[in-house]
Parts: sequence; C-alpha cells; structure tokens
Amino acid sequence: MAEPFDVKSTLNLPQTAFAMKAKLTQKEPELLKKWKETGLYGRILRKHAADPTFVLHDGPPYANGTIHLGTAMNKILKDFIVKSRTMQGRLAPYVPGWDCHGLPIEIHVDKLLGDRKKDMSIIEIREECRAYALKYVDIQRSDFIRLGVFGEWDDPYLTMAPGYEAGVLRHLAAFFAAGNVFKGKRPVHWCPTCRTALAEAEIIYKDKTSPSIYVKFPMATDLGAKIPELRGRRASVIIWTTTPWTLPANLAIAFHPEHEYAAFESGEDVYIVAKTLVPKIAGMLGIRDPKILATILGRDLEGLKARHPWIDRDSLFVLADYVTLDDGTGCVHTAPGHGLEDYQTGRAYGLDIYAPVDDEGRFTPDVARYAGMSVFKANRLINDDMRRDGALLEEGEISHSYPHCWRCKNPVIFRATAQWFISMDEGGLRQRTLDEIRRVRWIPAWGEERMAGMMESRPDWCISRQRSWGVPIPAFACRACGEILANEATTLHVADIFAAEGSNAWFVRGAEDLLPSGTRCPKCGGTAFEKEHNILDVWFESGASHGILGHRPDLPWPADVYIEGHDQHRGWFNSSIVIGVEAKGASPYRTCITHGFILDAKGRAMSKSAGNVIEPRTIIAQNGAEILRLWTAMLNYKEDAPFGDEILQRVVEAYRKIRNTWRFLLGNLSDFNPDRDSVPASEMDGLDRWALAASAEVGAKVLRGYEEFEYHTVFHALYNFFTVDLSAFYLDILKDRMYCSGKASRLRRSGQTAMFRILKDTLRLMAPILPFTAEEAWEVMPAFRGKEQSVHLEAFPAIGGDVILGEAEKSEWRALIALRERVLKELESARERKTIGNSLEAQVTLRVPPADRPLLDKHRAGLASLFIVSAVVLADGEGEGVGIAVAKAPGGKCVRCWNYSTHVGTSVDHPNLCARCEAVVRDLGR
RNA sequence: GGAGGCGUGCCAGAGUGGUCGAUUGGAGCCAACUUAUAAUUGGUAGCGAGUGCUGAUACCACCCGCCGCAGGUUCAAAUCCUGCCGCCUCCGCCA
Repeated sequence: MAEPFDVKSTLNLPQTAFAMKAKLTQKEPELLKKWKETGLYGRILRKHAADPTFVLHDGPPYANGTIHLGTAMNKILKDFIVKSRTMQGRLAPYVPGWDCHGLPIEIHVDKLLGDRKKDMSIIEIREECRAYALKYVDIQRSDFIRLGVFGEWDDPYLTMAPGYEAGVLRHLAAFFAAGNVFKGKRPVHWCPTCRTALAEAEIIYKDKTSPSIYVKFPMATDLGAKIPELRGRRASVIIWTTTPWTLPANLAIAFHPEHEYAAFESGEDVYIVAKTLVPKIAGMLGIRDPKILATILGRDLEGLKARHPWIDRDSLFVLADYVTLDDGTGCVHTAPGHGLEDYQTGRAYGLDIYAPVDDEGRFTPDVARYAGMSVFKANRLINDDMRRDGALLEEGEISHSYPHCWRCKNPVIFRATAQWFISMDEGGLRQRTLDEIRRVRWIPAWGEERMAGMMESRPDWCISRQRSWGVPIPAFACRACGEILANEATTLHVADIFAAEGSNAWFVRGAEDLLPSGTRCPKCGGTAFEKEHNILDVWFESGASHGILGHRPDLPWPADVYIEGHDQHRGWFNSSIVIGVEAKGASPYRTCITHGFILDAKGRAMSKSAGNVIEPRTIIAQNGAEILRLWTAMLNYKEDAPFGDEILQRVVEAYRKIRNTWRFLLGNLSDFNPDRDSVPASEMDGLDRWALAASAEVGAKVLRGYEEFEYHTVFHALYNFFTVDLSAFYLDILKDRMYCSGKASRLRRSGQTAMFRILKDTLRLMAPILPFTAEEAWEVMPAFRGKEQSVHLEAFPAIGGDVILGEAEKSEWRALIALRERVLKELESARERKTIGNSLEAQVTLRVPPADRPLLDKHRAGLASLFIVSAVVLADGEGEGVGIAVAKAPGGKCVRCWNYSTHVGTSVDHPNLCARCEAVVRDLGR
C-alpha cells in the first residue's frame, strides 16, 4: 500500500543555485566585471589600511609579445602570495610593472619600419618603439587581469615613463658618487659593413671558411733557467689561429695551468706545444719520431715571454682555464682587444685592451705594413709575410660556424670599443653585495649558493649600449680637450630634466642645455660640450625598479618578496641587489623565491621552433583561468613542471571534486540560518565535532603552507580533506541525517552547523587559489552576521577555538574509523555473495571482546549510521579484535529513508515508513 | 665547458633514518546506488625471480628482490654519504 502522498516531498533534499557545471569561461568574466564595478581591489586595500604592510615587488615582464605559460604561472604565484598575505591581515598592495626599453623591441620596430626608417629622426623611431611597447603592455595587462590577479592595473610602473627614467639615472648617480663608474674598452661584436656594435640577438651563426694557421713565437726568455735541457737551444711556442688579422693585436699566449707541455726537436729548432698534441703537430711538420727533450707544467710557464713574430714586442705567457686540447696546440694566441675570453684574461694580467682596428674594420696607422687595410683582406697578406719570414709553420683552411650580422649577412669581427662600466671590486661592491646575499632568505635554499657563485664570478658590469631605445647615459665630452664629463651632479641634473620631459630630452636638447648652467670642463675650463650616444643596459633599468618603493606609506623599501623564474639569478635578482647595495646599502628584497620552468608533456622546454608551445589563452578559453590557477597550486613550483592535456584533465577532475563538494555543502544549507540555527559545539553530535576537529587540523596545515609559500601543500591538504574525510566519509554518512531528519531537528542542525563552518572556512582558505569559484560559492552561501560582500574581503579563519578534540576522543575516532573500514570490506563481500545490494540492506553483527566493549557501547547509537547500514547488533566476542558478520537486515524497507526496520508495516497510518520517518512525517502534518 | 636542479608503481605526485612495497588522486577492472546524478559510494589493483598447488607458463598460497644503477655508513635507508647513468634549466661558446 502506497503512502497517500509523495514521500520524496517530505525529504530535505539538497537545493542550490551553485551549478554543478562550472561554465568558468562564462562565469569568470562576469565576476571580473563585477569586481571592477564594485571597486573590490580598492576596498580590500582600504580595509587593511591600518595593517602592517607586505610588499611583493613585481619583476617587470618584457613588453613584447603575448604572455606564455611561464609568465602566467609567475603572475598566479604572485597573486597567491598577495591574496594570502592580505587574508592573513597584511596591507599588501601589488603594483605590476613592465620592462619597455631594449633591443628586442627596437629590432621588431626596425623590421616593421623597413626602409621608412632611413627618413626618420631618432625621436620618431623612439616614438614608434614607445607605441609598440604600449600595445603589448595593454595586451599583457588584459591577459593578467583575466587570470584573476588583483593589482593596480590602472597605474602600473613602466620603465619608459619619465618619472621612472629619472629614477634610473638617480640610481646611476649613486654609482658615480661612489666612484664606481669608469670608461674602458671591451670587445663587442662589430659589423664593419653597418659600422655598428651588435648585440647577441643580432648575430646569426653561419658557416664560414677561414684560414687555419700555425705560427711560431720564438722565446724571448731563455728557458735554460727553468729547463736545463733547453739551455742554448732556439725554442719557440707554436700557436694556432683562424684569424691571422688579430695577430697584430697579440699581447699574450695562454696556457692551461694543469696541462703538461713538451719541448720537441725539429732540426735546429725546439718547439713547445701541449704534450698530448706533440704527435699531431710533429706529424704536421713532417717529423716522424719527435724527440721530446723536456716537459713542463703549464703553470710553470706563467710570466715567461716570447717575441712577436714580426712586431718589436713581447708576448706574455698567461694561464687560462678555458684552454683545451681539442684543437690547435694547447698554446692559445691571445689578443685582449679581439675576444671576450682574451679580454678577461688580459684584464686579469693587466694587459692593454688593444684593438688597432677602426669602425670600418681597417687597421689603424698603428699597424705598420697593413694600416688602412680591411682585416679580412689582410689575412692573406699577413700569412704571406709570415711565410716569407719563416714564422708560418703550416697553413690550411677550416669551415666553422662564425657570427654574421643579422642585417647585412656579412661576417662580423670582435673589436674592443670604449664602454661604460661599473666596477665590481673598486670600492668593494662585489664583497658588499655578497654580504647582503647572505642576509636574504632564499627559497629554495640553494638559490643562495647559486646567487653567490654568480656574484663571485661576474665580470665588471658593462652598462653602455650603442642603441636608441633606452635611457641615455648622460655623459659629455669637452669640445676643446675631449675630457669626459659625467659625474653625480651632471647625472642628477639630467635626471631632473628627464623627470619633466622624458628621456627624449637627451635627443631634443643641446649638450649645454642638458648641463647645469655655467658648467666648465674641469680640465681645460672649456664651456662647449657634446653629448655621448650610449644608452643604459636594460638590466640596469629593471634592476632599479625597487626605486618605485619608498615613496608611499603602503609601499616601503625594501620589498618583502621577489619571485621570478630561476633564470633571474643572473638577471633581475642580480642587477637589483647590486643597485640596491650601492644606492641604499642593502638588498632590495628580504626573501627571494624562484620557480621552475614549464615544460611540455614530455618534459622538454617549450619553444616556438619545437612547436610545442601552449598558450595560456588557449587554456583559459577552453577551461577557464581557475584551472590554470589550480594547476599552479598543485605543483611544486620549485621544480620544472611538465604540462599537457593529460595533466590538464587531472586538474579539471580535481576542480570538479572541489566544486561538487562545495555544491553539496551549499545544497544542504539552503534552509540554514547560521545566526539562528547554529548549534554550540558542546551540544553537537560527536561525528560533527570530529568533522570540525579534522577541518581545524587541515586549516592549521593550510595556514602553515601559505605562511611558507608552499601552495602545493595547501592544495594537497585541502584536496585530501575533501575527498577522504568529507566526500567518502563524513558527508556520505550525513546524507541520511540531512535528508530524512526533521528539518529543524537538533541532529540536522548540528550537522548543518558543521557543514556551514567547514564551507565557510574552506572557501576562505581556498580563495587565494580559486578566487572565482570561492567567490561564486560565497555569494550563494547563507548570510550571517558580519558576512562580507566578497570572500576576498574576509580574513583567513582562526583555527581551533571550541572544537579541538582531546587525544582520548581522537583515538576513539581512529578506532571507529578503522573498524568502519573492516566493516565496509565485509559488506563488499556480502554484496559479492548477493546477500545484499545497497549497504542499507545489511545488518551488521559485531562480536566484541571485553576490551572493546566500552568504546562500542558508548557509540552504540551511532554505529549503524557510521557504517551506513540499517542495524548493528553487538554480541560478546573473545580474544583480540572485533568479529564482523553481515546478514540481511530484518524488517521491511522504509520507502522514505530506505533503511530496513521491523517497524515497517506496523503503523496503520504509515505502513511503509520506519519509526523515525513516521514521526517526521507526522510533524509535517501528513 | 661551467653552475644548479631532478630521477618513487601505468600516469601524476606525497614521503627526508625505523611504524614504507610505499599516502592520495587519475586511468583500469568489478560492484552498489539513482535521495550530490554528465554526480556519489565500495572493492580490487605494481614489476620481476623462486617454491608449493595444478593437466596448466592460469588461479591461489608462501617467499625473495626491486623507490635510476652500483657501492658505502647504520642494529635499521626511498630517506644520509660516494661514484656512475639519464633527464632538465640557466650561463658560456672556442683561439
């Protein structure tokens, strides 16, 4: 006989507007719009106005191209930091920035302009660069906003803004004040055709045929003192080179300190080369069985000298680690003005950085015989002359990869030119920076070692570039005597002009107009000057970005945190700390965090040429930004992370689980008024108290994770809690109580109270990671006293309070949960035996040994619901452990709650209901 | 060439000296439910060698080895040390 009404209508089934299907791609833009309209970001800052500050200073991405996954991850991590610190009660403003100057933009604009560039002024070209940079600032800005990153997007810092440019020069002035800036020579790639210096990005490597020659340098020092066997012999060192034209600039020969060198006989002559290369060289000279007269370690040759093959000059024997035995003779021709390693070695030995070659690649008058001759043409002649003099031992050709100019495609040369430097050791800058590095907190810890290693080995900082798109180095030359004028005062003066007019002023104004009035040459007293045309290395510009701090009370200097990819140990972290130390005497960051790179699904770096690049826009368009954020939270960002479809699907799965759990909580709270219906913890059902205690434990772990910037532990802790504790255990058990108990019964309200508190806590704990979903849920969550309009205006929950369980209670629950697992296994085998289907068809009999009796008696009433069965019978057992038996539950199935009960069929009014349901239905007046 | 990082089951990813052959999730297989329903729940489940059982290289039981490989420290190692191999990132780039 059926009930005279629809039983289902008497149940309290879940109800919520929070959809199962997220439709993130639609929902996220709606929330962004709403946040913008309600001025959420400003409200957050105002709410925390009186709180202690926390400054994450943004490393400026380069304003060129669209963002890639790595950029997205970086911004998301920054947002985790800012949002979580905010919810921890800090005033944490976030000012994003962009790096706008520099070569890549200049090259792109160059290509865009093509031939038109010839007719344009430098100002016009710079305006094109500015427009180009602004375009990409806009594009990237909207991408970052789309990710849900909160910040001052309307007022970012741009390195090309006049105020910023002035700040850069003021930092430069600090180096002038310290006496650390000097002008020196340094080899750069130089295109003789285009008559310009080239950056690495403007070099293309192509195969080129070059001469390959072996040249002997006769000893100037008598080796007899060191090697008695060679007393009185005519000894020479043999070098190998592919650039004969650099021989006029030869000042040294480099040996490896650890390699063994040998002197072998060739008729009257004795030649010195690396011992292992003797057979090769001797064979080349036609000596069948070379006689080795003596050997000597490279380091013992240091300081000796050889004669230049034709110039009246000695060549110093120096030591260098980069000398290899793969090619040549192990004795390396060294011209400090024509090679980077040669340059470094030359500086180490105090040699002249000698490069007697002019802008067009011709020898200067300094070089006898070849003056005015193009260096490539001179190769032939030099070889001929040396052959005639007997200096050339062997001549051939070699095809090798050689740098060429990207524009004219001609081979380039390496040539020392005048450049501006910051000395790392003059004034102890390197050491002071190293000291500061020790004071910074590095995450991960190995960052310190890496950073210190780089700082120890970095050469003097070459800060000048022969380019247009950047901040000019304000240096002048006296027209009368050529004296260079650049110091703290002139730099600060130009900084003031830039602050008002921007760095274009350098190109618009005359030299005298850029100097304080009445400036005279300190050397000759002249009053006429000309401007130099160098711009600053962009790393100096971005490294000075901490200059935006310290001008607003909410943005003090130094920053609490810098966080970028680990490539920035050499880049931004490096230049920032050097500038911070010189200008402010300290590191501009207290904590420095690095993250890994994003690789493709196979673990390879993403690159356009490999065709494995995944655009964040694609992910967002298909899955929503929330998925990208969750992925970022799941991974241990300290390591490089693979990314691909399969991985993405897993993230989507995890998202669904979290979303559905929140949805279930919301669904069961539709009739719950927290302020009116909450049950005090002391009166709550035991299981609910357990759930709150578990939630508190997770909460503590999550807060620790945020504190330590460990977002994957945040995610794992919450996700585990959702799947294991809530979904598979607590909420599963709670269903019967929620659906079937009287709406306002104490038991149901107790469960609702726990669910509400868990929902409220987890939404807030998850808000920094899932700002959209947490907000969406927050909006539909029951209102309560003090509820903020947005979850992002809330603080993290205080953990603990009234729900911590004692150790005794905890171990009781551990025992019950362990017993439950065993019961579930027994139920499964009963299911396999077809004894039962649904677990509610079962009655479980526990044979309880005396030792376990107190525990089970205490929880007797809750056991059936704990196991989700219809009945539990306790019987006396023996020995160790509780025995478990499963049988078909007696009685009939209650059509309302599906529990089996002997009460079913006994009631006249409600013969299909169990006692509990009959009572509930009666209360409803049915 | 230099610096740094990483290597755990089919996959992802926990685990930093015993309670770990190893948490959790995904995929797989089996099942329940239709009251979170394009949802929820339970169970099962690594690889290799050996012994027993057997008609059987199947199932089951037992046992041994395996957390990149090889050693070492220790009463005890996925966890510490050394070497090797592999992968990745950054920097340099050759006279």
